[in-house]
Amino acid sequence: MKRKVTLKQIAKELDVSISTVSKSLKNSIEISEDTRQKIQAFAKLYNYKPNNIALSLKNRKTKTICIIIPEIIHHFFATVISGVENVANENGYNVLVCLSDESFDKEVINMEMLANGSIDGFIMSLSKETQQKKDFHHIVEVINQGMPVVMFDRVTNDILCDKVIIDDNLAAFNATQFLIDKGFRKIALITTVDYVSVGKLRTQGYIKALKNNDINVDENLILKIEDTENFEALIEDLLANNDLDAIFAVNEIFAVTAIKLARKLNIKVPEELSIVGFTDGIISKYSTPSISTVSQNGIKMGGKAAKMLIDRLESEEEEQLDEQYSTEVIETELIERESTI
Amino acid sequence: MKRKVTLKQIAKELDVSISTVSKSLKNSIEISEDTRQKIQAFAKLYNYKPNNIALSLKNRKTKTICIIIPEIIHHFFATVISGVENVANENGYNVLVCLSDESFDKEVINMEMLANGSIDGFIMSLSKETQQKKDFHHIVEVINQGMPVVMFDRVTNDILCDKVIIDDNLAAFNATQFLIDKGFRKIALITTVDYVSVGKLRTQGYIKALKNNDINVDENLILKIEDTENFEALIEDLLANNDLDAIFAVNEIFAVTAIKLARKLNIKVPEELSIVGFTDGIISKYSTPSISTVSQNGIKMGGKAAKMLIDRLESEEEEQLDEQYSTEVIETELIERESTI
DNA sequence: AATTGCTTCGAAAACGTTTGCGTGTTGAAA
DNA sequence: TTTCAACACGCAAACGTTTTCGAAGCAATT
Repeated sequence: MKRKVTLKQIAKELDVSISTVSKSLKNSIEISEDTRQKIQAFAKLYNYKPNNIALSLKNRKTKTICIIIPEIIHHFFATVISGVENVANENGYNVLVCLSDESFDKEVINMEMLANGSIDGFIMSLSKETQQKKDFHHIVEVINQGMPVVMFDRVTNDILCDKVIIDDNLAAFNATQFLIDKGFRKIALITTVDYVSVGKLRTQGYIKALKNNDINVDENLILKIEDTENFEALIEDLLANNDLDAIFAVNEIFAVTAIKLARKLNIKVPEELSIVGFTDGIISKYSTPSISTVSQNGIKMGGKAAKMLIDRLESEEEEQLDEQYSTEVIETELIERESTI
Repeated sequence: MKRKVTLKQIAKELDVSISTVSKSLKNSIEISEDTRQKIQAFAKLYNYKPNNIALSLKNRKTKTICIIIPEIIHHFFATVISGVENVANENGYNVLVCLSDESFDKEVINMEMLANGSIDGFIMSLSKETQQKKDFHHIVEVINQGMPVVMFDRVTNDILCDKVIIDDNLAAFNATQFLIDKGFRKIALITTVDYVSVGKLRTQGYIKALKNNDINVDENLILKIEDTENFEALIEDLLANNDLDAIFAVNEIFAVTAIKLARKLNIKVPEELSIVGFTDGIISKYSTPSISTVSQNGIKMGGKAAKMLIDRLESEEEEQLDEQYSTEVIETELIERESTI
């Protein structure tokens, strides 16, 4: 149970000063070859590693970034973390993960807890509640303190910062157009309530595609789901009461549930009903039939977000007048699988 | 872009000493009511928050724990993180997430990087490669430095530390017995290679159940999969060449793949073939048919692991002779769904 | 008037680093 | 013998806290 050895201990043991030890370990030419070697050998023997906390204090940077996400269980967010982790590690940064559980309060608490020097910057996707309240004071405060923030996926125009998103509108438009091109006219949409930014955008894309093709937008075919727990009955109604050609769902869960209920109602997928989902998660891949879906490439998003954050962190050192924020758009892709004919 | 305010700045501004400010903010009776109020008001105005890094340095503890997992994409590990995060936050701890990507080297690097005071303790599940190599020196070193480690799920007997596991053997036994009780005799096992600890244990449980019921253990019915990417052909062969009653798969992916291939071969699940999986993830839930499975309760595991780690961290302060390590077993549960008759 | 005790505050050390600068020692050049 | 580099090393400050201890000021007691 030997505690970690410090510079001071080495110095004492070898009867030199702390600075000599420090300089020796940094191979400073100020120190004679002899003592340098002696000290380095001793340090290696005792497996000396500089204390990171002390370094953080001295350098006023922690080499740690924090990612705040609403839910880790969602495959998409897990892939984003993975992407962040990759490029963070490549650049010598550690990643702190915080979960907001879709709660505004937890988001605020997390940010306030960490904005006191614990980390160098944030990567975040807004919680549902935050999007609903439109209260972003905690984020503004952090930014005003000079700590960079990069938002991804669920972002807001009310905050000026770097962002990385997909073109939800366009992706939804393309997915819907894809269905229209197959000759379908009666295309339902299963989406979220409007305050979820991405849900709203995807709804807009869907409507735009219909209008573009002179298809009447039937409000009865648009199902906006609020309660993410109990929505099966709603989808079942949608399926039972309309003779649909196809469905576009804004996430995997909605898509797979639609498939399940279609089977229950004896509607054959894809022969009688085509379905396109959103997010290329594990569900879409392993569902039967597997689901055609819009791939978001979470790894790329996470990687990009981390890169933007780190770039800003490292550039800040020289010139910090550079207040030009940018928004990166990650391209999406429609992956065709078995759920579309 | 006002940088964070420090004690020193407040002291200067109010023309008192740093200690006075510090004491005032801690409501020390040493300081007169007057100055206390004045200082507190000023601090509140400037939104003073003590710098966490400085505190960490002083207290020699960071209030941060690190969880190292092989893969975040696996739903099970994501739930474990969620569990860890919950109880860590409740106790004022932050959670650093590191991914080993099933690589020994990344595991070592991660641990070495963080063992220098950056964190207070580790929660980890071994990477595949580490289990194969049986090289645990990095973990031993960390423990010897006095930093507590809690292992979960993929553990090893070669290391003395707190652990939280499920009884893989028993869970597999029960799952197999469940199938036997339904009258099935020809039960196949789809498992991993033996060096994956949990795979091995589950295989043992399967065999034990068969023997217990005087069923001949047919090696042809035991499929040990090494390459986790391309294994479909193996399962297809297994299905095609044997007239199986049931399958027990040691994870979700194997189970859902078996279902897909059964459908391809026109074998009806569950009418002609029952399937039980392992891990109550999102796949089992949303597959069609949904999959009967052994639930591991990752949230509980994570929570328990975090609790054990924190308990040890906080007890260490008083008496540290308490070197009694324990192993907690989280109970599993067989969830019946549509894939079993 | 001297001692005591209380209140209120500040100095300084400590946590573990890094680094600019000062200083002592050596050897050689003048 | 004096002077001056060059070399090798140590001091001390700094990062931002907390906390122990000592001290100053003042009132009350002897």
